[in-house]
Amino acid sequence: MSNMIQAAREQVAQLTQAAYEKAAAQGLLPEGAQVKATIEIPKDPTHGDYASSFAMAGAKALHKAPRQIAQTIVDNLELAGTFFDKVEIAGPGFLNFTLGSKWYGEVLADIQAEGDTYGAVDEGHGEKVMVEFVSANPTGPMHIGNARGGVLGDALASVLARAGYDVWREFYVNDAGNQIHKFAMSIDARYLQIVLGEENYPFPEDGYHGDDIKELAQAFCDQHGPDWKDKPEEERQAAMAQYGLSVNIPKMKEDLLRYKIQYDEWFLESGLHSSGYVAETVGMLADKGWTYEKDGALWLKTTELLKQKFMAEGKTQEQVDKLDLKDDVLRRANGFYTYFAADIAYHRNKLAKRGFSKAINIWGADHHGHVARLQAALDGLGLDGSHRLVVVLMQLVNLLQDGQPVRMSKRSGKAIALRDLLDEVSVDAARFFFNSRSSTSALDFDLDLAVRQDSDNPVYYVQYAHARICSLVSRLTEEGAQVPDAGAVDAALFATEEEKALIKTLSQMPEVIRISARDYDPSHVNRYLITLAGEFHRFYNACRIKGEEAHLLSARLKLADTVRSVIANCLALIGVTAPEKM
RNA sequence: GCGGCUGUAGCUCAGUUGGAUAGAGUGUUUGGCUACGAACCAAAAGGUCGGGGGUUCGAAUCCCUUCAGCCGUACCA
Repeated sequence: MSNMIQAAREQVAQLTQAAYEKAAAQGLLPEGAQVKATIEIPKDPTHGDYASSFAMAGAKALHKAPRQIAQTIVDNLELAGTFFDKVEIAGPGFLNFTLGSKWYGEVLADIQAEGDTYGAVDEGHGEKVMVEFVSANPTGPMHIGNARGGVLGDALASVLARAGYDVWREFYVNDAGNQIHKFAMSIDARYLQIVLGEENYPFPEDGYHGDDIKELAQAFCDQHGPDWKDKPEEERQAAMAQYGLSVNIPKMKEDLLRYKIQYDEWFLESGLHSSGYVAETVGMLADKGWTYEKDGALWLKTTELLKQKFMAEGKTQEQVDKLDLKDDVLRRANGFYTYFAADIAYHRNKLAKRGFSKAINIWGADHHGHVARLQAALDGLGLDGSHRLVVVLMQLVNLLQDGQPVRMSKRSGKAIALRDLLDEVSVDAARFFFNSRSSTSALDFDLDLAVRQDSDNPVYYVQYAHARICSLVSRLTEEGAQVPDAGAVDAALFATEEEKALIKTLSQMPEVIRISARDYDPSHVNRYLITLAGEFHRFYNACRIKGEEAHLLSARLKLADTVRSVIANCLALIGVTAPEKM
């Protein structure tokens, strides 16, 4: 595990501190000052590779002008044997450090040594976390929003694993509750329409109107005949629900598999009810005094729990009082538990029973109102939901056709199904596209554009770089060259700006993983890939490899091959293939 | 009302710990293959970082305020 950016940064801090202490010992600067300098990577390459703000940050404590401090530091710096070749003073007093060949050589050596695990960082310390994503209702086909959530969750899980977490992928199957009842009722109505004639049985206004419901009813009828019409409604609808789920759930698995998403577990909501776990969980809340009965229903004191939570998070009493808070029903007057109650039980199962240190959920942004309430409820159970339940809110996908937004809803059956999408667009293109923006940004999905599948899609830009290198390496290998061991490369030969920029970009991958994991945002990987591919193409156009002097050819070939491995590595993280030919 | 997300180039979006002259793709204009893959590269042009205040050596970034868009505020899931 290595991070050459952090290593360089730490060395800048050490060198600067050592220089300060040396100067202070000579009486050139006051002793004992604690200077909190930032160390940054300047945007402008003429400002060096790393810049320390030591002189500005220490101006007050050291009672001297920043540039004067900077000069004293530089006079006392010892660069021999370090990553750096030179230091310059610039602007208001920045110390600009320029990397030398030792650093560049070590980047390539590290990447070679780490192989497929390059980019690994230890943010997670082996912590066991669950990423629950998609969890689409099994009452109908998955739509384009699930396509985004699928990639987001899957790529996030991969990124977290690389960042040192022990990751579990889960799909929560909502196979119970009111929605399933509506599902059953809808199939049932279509079934009766088939058997009795459409005009003789009205379709319920709040049923699911999609064609998939009609297909399920027809299939049920084909298999079981018309006689079910005479059975009691309750029994018939139970059979319809079971049949519908038995068709839909495998279909979802199949679609997701085609989309290259595999789960460690498909967790059934119904099990929480049948095992009594929901009732038990609600009972625990009652025992702790967080519930009360009103109008025949059992309520959770959400208002009180939320106020406690918000105060603990630093909000003032005044701010909290302003909020429009409401209590929630856990058990309806009809005796059935609400979805909210089941959700509390499910998350208690994750955090308490199965021992995940964090439950990370990918939710559509339209569910954001639910986040704080669920966290508060888990707080009420003593599970510290405010910290252990992390919800990544994904802004919804705006579907555009002919530049016009298309409204998506399951009821109207107008949603674009995931499988239809994949019939039009490659899995690579879809996965790359849906991971190209932060989850906090709404994503426009233009159908006409997606179908075009041309080189406008950045995935081709990245894949092209990979294919180009594969071709280059095999071509040169045929001519007798071979990719050298990193130890055999003379990094001092990397003299052009393009080569240096490319190696610096290669060194960023661990940082990209660290930030992606920290922000729960795997789209950083996409942007990194585009940057890396761009740096490679620039290098390729500026620097010849074939025909160069043997040592230089060897060094550049190693550089190109290293880029290939890092591109393949990152593409694998987001579930996109790295083709050798296109 | 209250809450969440968003607002940066014509369009789509980045911007890490507050850092130096604001970044990329796309589009527009112009160049580059009789040498390793032109699905590529180079150059130009394009900006009141939604507006206003504050914090400080320094703000797209932090705080306050305000405007606009999307979403949510169920004994639905």
